[in-house]
Amino acid sequence: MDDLETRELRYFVVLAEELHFGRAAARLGIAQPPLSRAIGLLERRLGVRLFDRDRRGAALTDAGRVLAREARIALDAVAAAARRTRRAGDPDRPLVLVTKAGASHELLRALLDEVRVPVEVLLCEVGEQAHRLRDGQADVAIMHRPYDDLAGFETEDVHVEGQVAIVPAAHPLAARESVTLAEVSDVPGLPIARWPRLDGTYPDGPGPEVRTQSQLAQLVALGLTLLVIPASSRAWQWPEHVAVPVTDAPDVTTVLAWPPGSPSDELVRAARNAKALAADRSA
Amino acid sequence: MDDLETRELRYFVVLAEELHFGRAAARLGIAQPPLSRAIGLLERRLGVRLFDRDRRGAALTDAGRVLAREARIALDAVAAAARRTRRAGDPDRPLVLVTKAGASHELLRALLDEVRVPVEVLLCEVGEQAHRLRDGQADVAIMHRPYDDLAGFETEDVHVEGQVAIVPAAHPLAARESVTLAEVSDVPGLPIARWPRLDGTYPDGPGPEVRTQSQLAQLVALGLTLLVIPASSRAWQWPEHVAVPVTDAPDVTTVLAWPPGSPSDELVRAARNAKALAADRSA
DNA sequence: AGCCCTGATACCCGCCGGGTATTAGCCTCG
DNA sequence: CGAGGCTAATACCCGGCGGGTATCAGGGCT
Repeated sequence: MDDLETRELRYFVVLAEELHFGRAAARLGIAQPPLSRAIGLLERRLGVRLFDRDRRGAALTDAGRVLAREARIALDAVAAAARRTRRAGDPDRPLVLVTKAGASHELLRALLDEVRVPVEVLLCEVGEQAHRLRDGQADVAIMHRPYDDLAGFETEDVHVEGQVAIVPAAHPLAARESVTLAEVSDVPGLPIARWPRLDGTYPDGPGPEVRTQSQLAQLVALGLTLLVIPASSRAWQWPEHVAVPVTDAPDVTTVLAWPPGSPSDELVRAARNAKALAADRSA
Repeated sequence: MDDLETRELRYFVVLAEELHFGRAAARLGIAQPPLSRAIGLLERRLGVRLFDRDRRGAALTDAGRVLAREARIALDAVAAAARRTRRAGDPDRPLVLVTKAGASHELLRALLDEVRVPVEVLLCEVGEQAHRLRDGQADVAIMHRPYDDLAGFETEDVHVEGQVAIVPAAHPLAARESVTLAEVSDVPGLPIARWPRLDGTYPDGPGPEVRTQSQLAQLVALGLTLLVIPASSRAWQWPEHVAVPVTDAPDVTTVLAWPPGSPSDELVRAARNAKALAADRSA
């Protein structure tokens, strides 16, 4: 019943990513034998085989996949504990707000104007907010339902809006008043871009591979793909882009999200005010 | 930037509970000097003072309070990782369902009849479900909104019901057809019982101190207190008890809750069926 | 067959975590 | 006012464990 140590979990996670003892050891800055021993010990302690070893590397077992997920969560929690404690010791620490670059710009602006405590804005790429929040790099995030993974956070709805298709200005669709999801989901010559999975690999398909929003924006400008996003995502509006409302796309809700228990009262208050403000303006 | 080890966090948490180096060390099964050194090292690594020491013990600083909360979360996550991994290695592991003893009995029965995978039921006291879920002792919980802390879990609403006041049969209120919250909130001679806080201390007040539902049930039977609970909490129905509907109490929603990401598809399916079943029966 | 690449084993060493003994404050009480 | 008895901190030693190098073992390759 002895507890696991974070060192073991770190070792395991790296090995689960590399699936190769030698490379994992190198990344960890240790030699291969200690890693073998540590993993073997971990398996004996848990009473479970975590990797199937064979001649050309290691592969995760079912139990290993469970630990890979759980270990990442646990390590994030440990890192969050350290970071939040350090910041708690700083008397005039700012609140760190993380958001996708370019999304909900108006809201962000209203929020920052409205809020009365120091706020530091941290911009990140798509899907990274949850991780930043979980490991303590940020106190609160602006996220979007149903796109982002909100599991495990407390949330406050701030804004609801429709979606638009961003298409190259030169494309016939750019002239339309509005389109439907069916019309943009399978356009010949404009395949949907593919984002990497959590493990860094890409799903199969005809579309171009992208890692960042800027890459994607450029691909749209070049006439190589299109996308459907919330109407307020101003970062996408290049001169070569045209935004066409999508009539039947589900509404997107902009939410403020934060880890359970960690209070960000001031920001929630500000968000409610900003929300009321936005409602007034649209009325 | 070096990571914290779970050993340090365990030491810290125990010390944060005991607020006394000697006693904490004894509980940890080590001597006092190593504990002093470990905590000192932790403080230097975090660059933050965690305890104010003085002649009669130690007291948490603000930063210390932050770490106390975060460390518990992190340790739960680590323990959960170990437990879930062990269980993942067991091919015919049962699903562990945790619920408050006596609550939502009908639903539980319907659920167990409906479900087709082995399920093990773990009964616990009020407010413990979240902890069991967080540290991996259980896979899924039956909880009640707005009473239980659902932060950090995925949920599926199963049942909505009104609340009743449980009063001693001998009390005048027992004869009533229904009552209001105002009528039962401040009854002379029947003060509301006090539950312990997370740290084990009790809030001030006139009511009796209780730790378990059985204690509370007995106190009601003795005519010393009353309480307001969901209508379906059968465990409360002693012969000396009378349940009187409370007309203006907020409805209580019974929910199935589980940690984000850990799939319990079969149980959710069963819950939906049980819900439909219950709806049929009441219709 | 020989080689090479994989991970596992054997063995040694140095550090760090834990032990005992002692010190240093500070309050209390005779 | 000084002695005693709390507290936590310091000093110092030791053993185990984590990490290193050297080597082995097995299974595809050419």
